[in-house]
Amino acid sequence: MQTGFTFSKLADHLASLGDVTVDDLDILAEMPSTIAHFSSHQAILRHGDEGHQCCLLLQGYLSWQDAEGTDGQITSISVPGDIADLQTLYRPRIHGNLVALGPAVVALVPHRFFRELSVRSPAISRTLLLMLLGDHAMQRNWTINLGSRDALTRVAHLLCEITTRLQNVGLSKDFRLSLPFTQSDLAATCSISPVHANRTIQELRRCNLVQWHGKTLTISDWPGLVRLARFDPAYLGFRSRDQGARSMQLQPAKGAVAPA
Amino acid sequence: MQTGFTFSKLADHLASLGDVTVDDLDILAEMPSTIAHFSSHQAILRHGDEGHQCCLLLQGYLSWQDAEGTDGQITSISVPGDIADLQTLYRPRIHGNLVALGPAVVALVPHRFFRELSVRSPAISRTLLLMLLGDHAMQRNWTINLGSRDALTRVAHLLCEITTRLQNVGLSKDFRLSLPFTQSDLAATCSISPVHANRTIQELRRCNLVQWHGKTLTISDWPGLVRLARFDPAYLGFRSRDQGARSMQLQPAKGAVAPA
DNA sequence: CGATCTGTTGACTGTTATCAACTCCGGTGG
DNA sequence: CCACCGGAGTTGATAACAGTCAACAGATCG
Repeated sequence: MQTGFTFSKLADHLASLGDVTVDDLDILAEMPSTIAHFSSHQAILRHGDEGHQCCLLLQGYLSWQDAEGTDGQITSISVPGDIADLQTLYRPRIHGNLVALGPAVVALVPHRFFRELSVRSPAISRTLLLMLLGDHAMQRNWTINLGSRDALTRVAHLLCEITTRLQNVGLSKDFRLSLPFTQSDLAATCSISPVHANRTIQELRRCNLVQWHGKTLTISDWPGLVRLARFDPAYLGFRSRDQGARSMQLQPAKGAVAPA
Repeated sequence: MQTGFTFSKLADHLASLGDVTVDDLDILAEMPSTIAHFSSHQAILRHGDEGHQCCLLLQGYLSWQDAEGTDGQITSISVPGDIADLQTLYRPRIHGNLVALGPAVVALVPHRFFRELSVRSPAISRTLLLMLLGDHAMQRNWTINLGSRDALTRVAHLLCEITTRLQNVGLSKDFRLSLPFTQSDLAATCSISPVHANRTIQELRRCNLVQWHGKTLTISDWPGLVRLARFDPAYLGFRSRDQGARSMQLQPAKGAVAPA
């Protein structure tokens, strides 16, 4: 939960998944990286590329999109502290396109660094594996989402998941988060048409669950949203220290949500 | 591609993913295991359990089902040679139910054996990691399926994937495979209603793509099915030696598909 | 030989996609 | 400063795909 240094979100993420010591985190401070900025909808990796470095997301959001079609299905979303293409360490061939959702800041880290971690810090190495498994669990959960829930519930579930993951790295503590997605991005994620995405968001607003103006989302009624989405954060695999029962059950102060 | 011994399907699967030597496979022959038989729709693992062993599937099919609801969404299917709950090595808590689809034979292998592999055979250990990543890739592909394809294409894609995976472990070389699923199982996998699953299968039959009588599926027109499903096996990560261009392009002998 | 599960069919309903038009907004250039 | 433009959001009408309900046929099994 320390702040300040460039990779603090990654440190938070790792700490939420496994046991990492201060010595382990010191190694991260030496991590060689190139910082890169991307603008909205800009591609970072393309289908067919071969990866030799990993994309650690520092700010913003990234998405994996299906290769085929013009406005391809979004299969997963990364938040700060995530390593979007960790699997390229073992399967370097890229399937689909890695695209920025809104402006994003990324640290590119050579594969070599992560390979050396297995001797320098087995704990981090093992926690990175847990990160991969976490990605898998999210993917499985999204299968359930697309398969068995309607549009309203899908959108609600996505918002719940993103909020929880942001809180896990110390963002959005007050249920107010930066969401630079277009409604079409949301539609591509939830597998609905852009028109229906719009109507769905309106319904969430009508139920006084969320406010979404411009690029800022405010969750007015977290317990209500969780109930609607039947959201259970267990699958994320986070330890319950900071994002668990305490803050999860707390409703944001009603005074803070005066209508615009 | 050797035959006969109990774990030959696992050996085939591993060999299709990474480099394993004869010495590595010898270690598998010493693998401690308990053989267990399950009948159709019987649960092998239940939501909330803690796993201390892995389920290596020897014969039949297994499925992971969503916990909630009566006839829960199926999120993944295992074929012989798969280790259905490999992730419990690192995340022992079970999410969802592991259920047999049709009669199944399973070898239960203690976690300890796999942990010791990291010293006894780094090659197998590494290949097991590739197996996990393969599961992840399949899950992502299924997200695309549910998200962007209609019922007919979904079913076709599922049949293509299962066929390819079976062929990868030396089963179904003649595009004839044992499919002890009920139509409701298929529906739960493809996220459609049982009634619609029935109509979809009928359409596949009407197009002369498949025959499915009793518990045997015969693919009459593999190229046609692949085209309809827009199926590209690249995501499975199998090497192209045996199941690649050669047999994949081959159409089964037309003489073998006389109508019943 | 009845009980039950699976497969099949028809009629009706409902969620969501598609099409089209329009508004609103930020940026750009005259 | 204003006109223009393109992208994003919004709305209504219509159509398509799939869900639900209900009934029945066929298989399987005790």
